[in-house]
Amino acid sequence: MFTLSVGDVAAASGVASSAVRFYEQHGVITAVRTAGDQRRFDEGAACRIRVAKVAQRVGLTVREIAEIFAGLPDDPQPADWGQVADTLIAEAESRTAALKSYLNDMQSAGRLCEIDL
Amino acid sequence: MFTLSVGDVAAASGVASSAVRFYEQHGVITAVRTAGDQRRFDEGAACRIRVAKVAQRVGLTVREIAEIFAGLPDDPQPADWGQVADTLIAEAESRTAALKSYLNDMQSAGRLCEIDL
DNA sequence: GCTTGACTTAAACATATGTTGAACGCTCAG
DNA sequence: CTGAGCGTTCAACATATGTTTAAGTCAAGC
Repeated sequence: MFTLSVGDVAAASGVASSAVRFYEQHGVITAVRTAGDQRRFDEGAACRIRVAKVAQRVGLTVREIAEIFAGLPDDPQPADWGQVADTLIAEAESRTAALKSYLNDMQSAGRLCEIDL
Repeated sequence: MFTLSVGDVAAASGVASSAVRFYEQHGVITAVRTAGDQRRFDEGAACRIRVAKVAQRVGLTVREIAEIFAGLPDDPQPADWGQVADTLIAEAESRTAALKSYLNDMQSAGRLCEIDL
């Protein structure tokens, strides 16, 4: 059911209306249009935006997030969301692992940044 | 010893010369100047840039990275770098934990994004 | 000491992620 | 049915993260 206006989703997700339009333009959320050309979102939109904001904090771009969400079917089931969650977490952990690995290598090489042998 | 030119650091760190200047402007690395006003970096500069690139991937901004590096003394010892590494990893893990927590709450609430009760 | 390749700055350009403003249209409560 | 409060688009602005270009300077080997 697509019943929520831009302002409704903005209020529900804690971002500005302009950001809601931005996320729609970039495929993070989708909308239908009223006869008068206004956007109408379903309940999932605010949730997707909140997920997107947290995902951005771990280094994912809006494009990457939209691509991950693009895997969701029209009427996602809990299992579908579980898969999205797993993908997001795997990506975050992979990046953190790369950071740890790099820092660890750096230190175990006994060749730290500023140590000029 | 500040002996490396912009090009040297660019080659050693795998970024463009313009990026090396950018990172210096933003405090990720520091330089001294020759009599002819050219930048000279120490060996640590390339390493800092490589760390910065990996840290950017986990969502840290250049400003945040520069602030973390700002805690380093003039001649950092391994322990100083260990502290920087710990700070970076803690930040990455904190953000990943926030992501996991949000996704987990979402699912355990039985109220997934698209499930419109 | 000259030449050539690398360096300098400044500004413009490019992309990502939004916000703001102007000018105008839709909707819904009274 | 009307008007106040939303919504619409488009363009300009703002910040972050760089790259490119132009015009000019430096440095290092021959």
